[in-house]
Amino acid sequence: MDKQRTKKTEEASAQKRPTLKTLAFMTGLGVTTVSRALKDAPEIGAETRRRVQLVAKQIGYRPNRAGVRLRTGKTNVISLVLNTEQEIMSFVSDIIYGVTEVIADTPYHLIVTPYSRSQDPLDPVRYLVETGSADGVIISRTQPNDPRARYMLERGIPFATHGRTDMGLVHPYHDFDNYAFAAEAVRHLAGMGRRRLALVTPPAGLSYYRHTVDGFADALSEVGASEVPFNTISIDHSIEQIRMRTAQLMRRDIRPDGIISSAAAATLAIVAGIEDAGFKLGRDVDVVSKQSSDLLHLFRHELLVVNEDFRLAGSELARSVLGWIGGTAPGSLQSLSEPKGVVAYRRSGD
Amino acid sequence: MDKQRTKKTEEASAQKRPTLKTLAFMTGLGVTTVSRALKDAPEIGAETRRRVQLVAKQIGYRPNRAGVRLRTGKTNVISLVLNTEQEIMSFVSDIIYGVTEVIADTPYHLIVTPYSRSQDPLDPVRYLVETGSADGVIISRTQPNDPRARYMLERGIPFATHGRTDMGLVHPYHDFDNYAFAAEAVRHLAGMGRRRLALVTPPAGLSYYRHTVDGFADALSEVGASEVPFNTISIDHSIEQIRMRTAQLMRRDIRPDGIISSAAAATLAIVAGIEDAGFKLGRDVDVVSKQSSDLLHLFRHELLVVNEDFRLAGSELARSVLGWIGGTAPGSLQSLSEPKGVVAYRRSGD
DNA sequence: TTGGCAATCTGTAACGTTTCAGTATATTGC
DNA sequence: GCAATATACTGAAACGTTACAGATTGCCAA
Repeated sequence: MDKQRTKKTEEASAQKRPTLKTLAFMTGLGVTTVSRALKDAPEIGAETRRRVQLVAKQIGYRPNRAGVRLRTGKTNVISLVLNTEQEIMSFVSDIIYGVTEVIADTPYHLIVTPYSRSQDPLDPVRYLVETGSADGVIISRTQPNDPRARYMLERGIPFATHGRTDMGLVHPYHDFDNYAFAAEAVRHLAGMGRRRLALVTPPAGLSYYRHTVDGFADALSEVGASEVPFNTISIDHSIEQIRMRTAQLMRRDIRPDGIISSAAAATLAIVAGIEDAGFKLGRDVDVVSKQSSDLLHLFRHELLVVNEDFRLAGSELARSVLGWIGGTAPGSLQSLSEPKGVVAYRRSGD
Repeated sequence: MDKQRTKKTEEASAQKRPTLKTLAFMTGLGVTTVSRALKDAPEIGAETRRRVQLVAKQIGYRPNRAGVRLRTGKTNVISLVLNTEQEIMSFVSDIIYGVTEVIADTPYHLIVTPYSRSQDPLDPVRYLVETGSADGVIISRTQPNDPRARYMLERGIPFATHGRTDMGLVHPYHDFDNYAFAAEAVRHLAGMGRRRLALVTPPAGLSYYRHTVDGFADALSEVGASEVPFNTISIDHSIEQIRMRTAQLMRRDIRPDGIISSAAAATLAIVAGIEDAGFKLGRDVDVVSKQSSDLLHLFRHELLVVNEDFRLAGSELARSVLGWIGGTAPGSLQSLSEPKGVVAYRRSGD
């Protein structure tokens, strides 16, 4: 093809990337010494260390990842495992940015490992572990009894989950307090005089389904309101399904006067359903929704929102995984993000 | 830590990953032969080849990435370079899924390389090339005269751009025909009797800014409509800025009766601005907007949309990069996606 | 003087792969 | 019957790194 490499003598203006050998030649030292000097090993003289590091910086030395990986097994890779069909859209972009933010000044790269609805969620994790493709893994859509977490714990590979598990096993996680979200939402609606509340839940198998449902139920009985069940509809369902089901529900005799939604996209469908049935948001029914980017108030200014920060989640998850890799006890790498309260927007004209 | 590796005899139930050496031992062949047999080299006997491949499959052999990478320089990595602040949200998730879809049954991994507003966009690309961290690169936010494309072309590293360049250099790209989008939008609005049209453009420096503006201008004169300039506002501006500017524009004597928006998020702001000024969408003004996920019609059913498929873009870009890596001529790896026309939604009750 | 020891530095091997330069055996041509 | 050649295989070297097991030097105590 186009290999016009100028193959002059070794030390002449070779365009190749510098290696330890290059540094060794330039400093007149052995490669071992150079290797150690660069990582501040104790048996290297102070001056030598400085000299090597100076030269390394000057010529822009960067360790060859393949060399390190082959020799040590360290990949310097964090893998984010994602479901390519069911993740919340903004989740993907925000969590990626959160992760990259944290690993930016580390040698780590982020690889995205996908899996589809039809696959066993354990597949990508098994692949990563078996091929030793990552030093750490981040998974989402965590389940109370999560085979992936159990598997990685068994294999001893550092990981963090977005969402908690409930298996009596300790591992790093970051979670949003969905119990608090649902409870606050109920209280807020009750405070507005709403009495018959409905909940559009997270997907039934996931951990935060329980948290959300529990927060909803507990607060319901606390404020003495009643539930209008949405049945099996969750935010994983299609826009059309949620919309139709909402309209159906609104046309009943006993219809909800308050709805709580666990995701912004579902909320769009809910509002559409409400209006399909001929009711008006803010008058006939109020809706509290989680959102991860600040768009719902543009959609309908009557919407009440609770913000969940996925970028923060990404950062926390990355920090946790790096921490575990670095030797920190996994039990101390858990964090829970509290909702900042229900936010109502005011229209310019109001 | 927990290294309870059972270090029995070589051939006994060693838990380590199989390597070529393992295969060589099991088949009684040399590692060279095994290596060649696995890649269908011509100088290997047919039966030997089959035997080796069978055993390899049986014990689940997978080549060690570090070994291959160190020896050959091949990373089996595609890098997607993203701006962590200015990409369209759904773009990130969709394009990633599109890419992963294509590389799923290849040995390739996808790494996400971020850069921020404050950095030179060339930085991450330079890093990737200098450290040899990827076999191929995908970039977005392409400019007519794009230093990144020029740089990678000089260095001979395969890449593909989302959006075309205009430097007289040939390289793979995938682009949405934004000229056609803007032109069709204008024609559609003109067909509805709209005469004073405004355009919320893409960011001024990017390639598709020109395409969009040109399509808009050409169609304007074609249908004999006039432009109400939005000035420097682009979809990169904040929701609030776009909203205020729209309201401002709508309050003028000569206000637009049709607006074209290059992104869904901007459209939300535009509609808010329209309503801030006391006008009604669909009556006083019509809006045609690009969208990449099917949500705008839930927002306001009067909105007119043109769909852009970012997952397709991701797939096409991945295919292009892989093609180039595989030796296909870069000039034949270019694709342009045509808009499917302006879509109006019908409300159930209409 | 000698032995011991700390402080620095070094060569070799190994990680798993592919490539280069062979070697051994069978087959062909004449 | 012998060289030439094709077929099928092999060992050694190399990619860049780190770990192991020394080597060299100077200094100090005995």
